[in-house]
Amino acid sequence: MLLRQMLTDIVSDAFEKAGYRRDLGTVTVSDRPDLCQFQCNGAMSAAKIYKKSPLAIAAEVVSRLKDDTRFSMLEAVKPGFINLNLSDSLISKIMNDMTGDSRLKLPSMAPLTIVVDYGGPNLAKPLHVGHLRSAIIGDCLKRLARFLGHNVLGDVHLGDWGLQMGLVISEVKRLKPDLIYFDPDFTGEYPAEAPVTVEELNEIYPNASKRAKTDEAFAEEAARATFELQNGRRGYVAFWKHLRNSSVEDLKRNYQVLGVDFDYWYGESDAEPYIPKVINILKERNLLTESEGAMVVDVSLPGDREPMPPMLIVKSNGGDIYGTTDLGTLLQRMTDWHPDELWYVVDNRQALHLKQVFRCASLAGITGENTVCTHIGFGTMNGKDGKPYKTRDGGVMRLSDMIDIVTKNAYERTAQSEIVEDDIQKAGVARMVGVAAMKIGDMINHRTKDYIFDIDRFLASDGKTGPYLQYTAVRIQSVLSKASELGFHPGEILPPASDLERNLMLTLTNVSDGLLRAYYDKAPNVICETLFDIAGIFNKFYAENKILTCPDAPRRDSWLALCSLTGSMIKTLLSILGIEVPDRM
RNA sequence: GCGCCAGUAGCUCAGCUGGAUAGAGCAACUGCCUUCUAAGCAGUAGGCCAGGGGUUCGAGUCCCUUCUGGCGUGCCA
Repeated sequence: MLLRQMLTDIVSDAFEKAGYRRDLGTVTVSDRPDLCQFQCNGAMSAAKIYKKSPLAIAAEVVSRLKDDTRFSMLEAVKPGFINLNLSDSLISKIMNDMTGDSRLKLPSMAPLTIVVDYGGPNLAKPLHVGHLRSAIIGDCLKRLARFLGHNVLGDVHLGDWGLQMGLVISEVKRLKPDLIYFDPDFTGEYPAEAPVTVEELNEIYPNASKRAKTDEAFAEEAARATFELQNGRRGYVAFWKHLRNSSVEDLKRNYQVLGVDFDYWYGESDAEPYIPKVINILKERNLLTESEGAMVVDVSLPGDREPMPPMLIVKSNGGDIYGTTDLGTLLQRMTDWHPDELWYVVDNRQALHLKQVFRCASLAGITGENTVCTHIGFGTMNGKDGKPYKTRDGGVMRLSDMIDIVTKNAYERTAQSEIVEDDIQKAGVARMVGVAAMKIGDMINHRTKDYIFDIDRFLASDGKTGPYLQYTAVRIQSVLSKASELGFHPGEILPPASDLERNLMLTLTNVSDGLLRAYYDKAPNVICETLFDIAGIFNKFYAENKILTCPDAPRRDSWLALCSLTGSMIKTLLSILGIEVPDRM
């Protein structure tokens, strides 16, 4: 059971016994650590309800708890705060209980099946820095939900079926018109070798996209190619399969460097077989109406405060649109996986679109009454001018380039290191440190907000950075292994002997609370903050106390146990963020 | 036009159901390595929480309004 929950129960009981509502007994971590460790503000709310002095109520509640030896201090103060401190023996008991519990004393939850949709790369478009957020936030939330015991399926949801495919086909057709893929009369086998490489593709798509903006005929051609591909034109489908295979291989390599993986590499194209079914369902339920030549579904609800435009299902040219594809994907997921929840880790700018999709799916009965569809939106990485980030030459930075920059930067540091001797290890450490710097640099920001991207922040290694956290963990490992060499071993954790030690312990007791908050808010930054709390207090403790030379053996062994607990917590939290800790750095 | 989101230290950001003196990191200045990793620690300085009203015992947090910025608003995804 969580400590804060336990305290809430105790204080709630006291409120009840004193004749007040028990929900007033919520205990929180104190925001005045100089005054107390925990506080309850319920007496002030109670004052309003029961028309009594808040201080009197607080005093009544406190008097019910007076004899409880778990508290070393208990008082009702000024307007009506109830302040509490835990006894040192309780604190150390909690520490000893936590030792060896890899689940950090988290309460067990009913396991849910959760589909997480994140990544969202496009075929033919190289990953750029804008793809970072969805990948690492989604990956983190997936790991967090798994840590809490849920059954989680990650699906990359490739953009492999839209207009961009038609654009690429048309552009390649323009460059190499003689390829047999474009010959409508060809009936033989298509080659096994791909006609273009990934590198070529990376040039082809941007060119095609640019051309379509100025060349109307080309744009029409691309739209037609898209339509024909979607309707199964043999040569286009064969060409597209090449595209998909080589592109996915390339994407997997990139995501692997980031330490991000997916259980399913499904894409929009995999929703294709479900689209006729979706349309049938919509027809059966009389939801489809004709509007300006297209077929739409009215998804507005009576209580809407914001305008809710109808959702487009079939374009006036008969083609599918992304909303249709999203419904097909939803049907596929419900059919195959029966999830309780679906999390869409997608840019905030798609908020309205996803709202429409979820509503339409609900109206159509594609999702069940209890199915939870959540848009986990995130903000844009902006440049210093407040606009979406661009490199100096006005282009977008490739994700792989950014990883290179960050890794090289870390390598400059490790290369000079005397602590890491081996060259291969140095490269490995540089990769771990670089990736950590990027991940923390991004996830420390609140998910929903736009943030100013500054490459220097991804290169820094002091202050609130990934390397700082890794370094703290490495220091702990180092102390523990030195101790072991000296024949010292972690012992029982004793009641704290100093304020610093007590603060470290109290910080550790609050970790699981932070994890739960991160889960409910789907907020990786809460995990980051929790980590910096632990690392900060540990580093202070470390600076003040020479552990290995401590003459008092039981105290020394208690400290070793505390170090070990702290280290495993840091590592656990980092692993939820998808960050590895090197042995040395 | 309508809607959504944001505006907190010089910079980048936290701030959990409204609570006590608004917190970090960076940058600046001062100290601390003759052995547990200085990618660290200690300290100084830095704020009318965009402006204005309101709600109440109490507001960065809730409501109204103005200003500024970003985004969205049916055939791209």
